[in-house]
Amino acid sequence: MGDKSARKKQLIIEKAREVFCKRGYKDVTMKDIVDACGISRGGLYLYFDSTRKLFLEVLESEQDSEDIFSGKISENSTAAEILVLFLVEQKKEILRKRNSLLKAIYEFYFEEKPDIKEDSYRKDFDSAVSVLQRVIELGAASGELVCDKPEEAAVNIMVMLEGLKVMSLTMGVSAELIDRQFIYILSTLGVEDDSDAQ
Amino acid sequence: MGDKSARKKQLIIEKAREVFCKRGYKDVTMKDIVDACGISRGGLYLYFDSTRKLFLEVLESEQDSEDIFSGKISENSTAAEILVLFLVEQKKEILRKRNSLLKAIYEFYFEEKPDIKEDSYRKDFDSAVSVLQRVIELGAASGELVCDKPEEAAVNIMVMLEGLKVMSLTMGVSAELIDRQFIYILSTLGVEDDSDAQ
Amino acid sequence: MGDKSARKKQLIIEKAREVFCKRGYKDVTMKDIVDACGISRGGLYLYFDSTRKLFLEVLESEQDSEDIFSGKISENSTAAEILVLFLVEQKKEILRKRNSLLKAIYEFYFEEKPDIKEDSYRKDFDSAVSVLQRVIELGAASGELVCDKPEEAAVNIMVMLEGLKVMSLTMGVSAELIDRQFIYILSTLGVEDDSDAQ
Amino acid sequence: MGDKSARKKQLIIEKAREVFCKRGYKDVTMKDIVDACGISRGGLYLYFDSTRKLFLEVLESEQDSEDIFSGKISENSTAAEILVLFLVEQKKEILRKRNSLLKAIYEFYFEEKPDIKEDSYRKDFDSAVSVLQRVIELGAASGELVCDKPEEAAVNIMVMLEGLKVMSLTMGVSAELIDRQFIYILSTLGVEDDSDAQ
DNA sequence: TATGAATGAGTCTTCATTCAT
DNA sequence: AATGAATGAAGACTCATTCAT
Repeated sequence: MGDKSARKKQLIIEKAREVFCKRGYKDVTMKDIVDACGISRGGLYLYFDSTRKLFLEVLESEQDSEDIFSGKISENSTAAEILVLFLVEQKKEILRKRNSLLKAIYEFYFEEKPDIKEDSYRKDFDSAVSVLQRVIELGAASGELVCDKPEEAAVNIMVMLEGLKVMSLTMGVSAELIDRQFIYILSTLGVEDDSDAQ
Repeated sequence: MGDKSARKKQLIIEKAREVFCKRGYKDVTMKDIVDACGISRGGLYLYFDSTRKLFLEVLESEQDSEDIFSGKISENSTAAEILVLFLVEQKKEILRKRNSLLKAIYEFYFEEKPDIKEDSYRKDFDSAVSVLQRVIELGAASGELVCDKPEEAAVNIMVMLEGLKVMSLTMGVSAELIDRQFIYILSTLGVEDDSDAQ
Repeated sequence: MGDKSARKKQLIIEKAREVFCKRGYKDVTMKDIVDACGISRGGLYLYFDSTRKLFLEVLESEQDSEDIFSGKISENSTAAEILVLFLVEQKKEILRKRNSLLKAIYEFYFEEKPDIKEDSYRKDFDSAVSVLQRVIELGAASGELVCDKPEEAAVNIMVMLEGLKVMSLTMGVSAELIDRQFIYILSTLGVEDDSDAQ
Repeated sequence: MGDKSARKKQLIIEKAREVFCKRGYKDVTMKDIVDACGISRGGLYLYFDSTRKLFLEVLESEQDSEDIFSGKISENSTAAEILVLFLVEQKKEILRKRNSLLKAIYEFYFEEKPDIKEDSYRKDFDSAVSVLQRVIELGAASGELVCDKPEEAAVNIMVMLEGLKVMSLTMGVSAELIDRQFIYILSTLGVEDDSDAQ
């Protein structure tokens, strides 16, 4: 039954994801999951014995399906183009209300022990920094943009994104605010904007 | 006995603050407060009928005691000096583990209705932006620093700080990371660092 | 201070009466009374140590102020006229929404021990029966009405009134229903109605 | 296990009925029910989430088991016989101490909103009136009894019964009082009593 | 595997009553 | 006399978790 079992587990994870999107992490009860899945209480416990375990798997399945730098990047995109594409993607993410795990993710990592947090949350952050750094370095090399501290610049972009994300949950952020910040950041890298970012 | 009563209310707020620092917002129960204060269940309800009301008062008493730009600024500080002082203060705040309401504040505002959030959380943010913008403008005027978009720059600093704050709760941030980010930000404003901040 | 004290007690009783009218007996708390009177909790206890004691005094003060057969009866009223006057008075009482202790009274006597109930509630009932019986006897003697069982008839009227009272609290009674019942009862006593009661 | 579940629900209703009989409606707590049933607090909530809901079901199960005009009425009973049978049944009901929901029912309907009360409590009343009216009409037609206002007479009987019921809870009523009232009422309908009711 | 009834600990909230002032 | 802060018991309700079937 490994197959059937795996499919059921997958179903639970998907339904649970919806619940976490809607209610965050801390308020979700086993009953919420059970109701969303249409299975029995006992049935759920066969697969997950806490909302925490379940959320971990939701996160994991999340990573599989998302790739930071989407496939839209063509072979001969310039560094600036790649940066803009990345930022546009992030903007969508930040503004997404429905279907966003953002609140749940923060609530979850606020709870976790430091060592675990640093392992998992930081990993994603660091790998994004690496890629950004490489893009900036390439851009600097080609003269497209100006930056003598590519690593700091990359970290700075990611920190700013974290800031915008959490602000979207606390005070709210407008699309315009995001645009202006992105343009500003790009300008510090010597990239002058001429388009209206989407 | 309005006096005695007020003092007791103050005591509860102080003890509650400690509880919120230690446990965040969402996990705190009336019992936690009661235990921390050493009073009876019913006694607490004489003063506050929910952890929410209590937390609101904790926040309020917080504002009274903190002033963003501390008294350390002398008459003839330069714009760059003021900026650095401000950032050093923020760094302390971000790194403070004990006695920090940060986690509680985020958990609280994640819950609140958008309109309330925008009213209260945003206000502090905006007023900090205003002050920063003014400082940057002054610095630019005096030639100390270079910036042709003072408002965006000010917002950017605050967004970055939000990012660092929330990162301190999720993946953790080191003093070094903060320093490097501060130095980077200052460098984009044409301020070259020669000191070891802190 | 006996005088001042007595006046305060009277004030409490009056305010409490309003509370009992509005909320019945069982739901009334000491706090309700305290709030209505504008005195302190401790203050109330100096005069009454339970809602029960208080209600007993409300009832007592009630009896003082009400006289079943109101002063409207003139010297030479006929028996039928007296009966009608009595019923009209009762009708007002039954239909009164504001300011009626009816619900509180029932809730109170439902609780009390049988011996107490029989002593106090029954007394009023019996004395009303006595008066009614006397009126009917007089009416029968003068040929105004026909009744060979005056006591049963008197009890019957009172039982019917109890029925209408409790029905006003459960299913509700209309003025019309009451009128029709009164006319019917009078007709069994040989009194034909020619007026519109009011 | 819908079957087992239904049986348990039935058990709770039965035990709850006993509790309501003993203590009325307003004083009954979920704990009382829990104790009477020998189940856990949470267990009770699986079936009923308030004493009100529970009481409604007790009432409902009550209606199933009771039929106002019991099966004792034979084909060729006379109207007067039917009336007497009905009244005897009511007398038993009024005098029953153990196992009577009377107090609970009054306390319950005193609380309910007018529209609900009129819907449910009044319905039973009205249907009883209808039947009585019909019986009286038949009796009048056959000359067994005398009545030119059958509807008023029917209502009057029901009102009187309400009166006796509520009196049984306040001042108490003796079997003798009931008998004498019944005989009186019958006499107003031209039915002369020759038996000792009971 | 899967069900869902059952448990009991834990939280919130209210209230009568007391007591120092 | 009078105040009102304080108490603690009691009731409502929820939830993670277990277990017989």
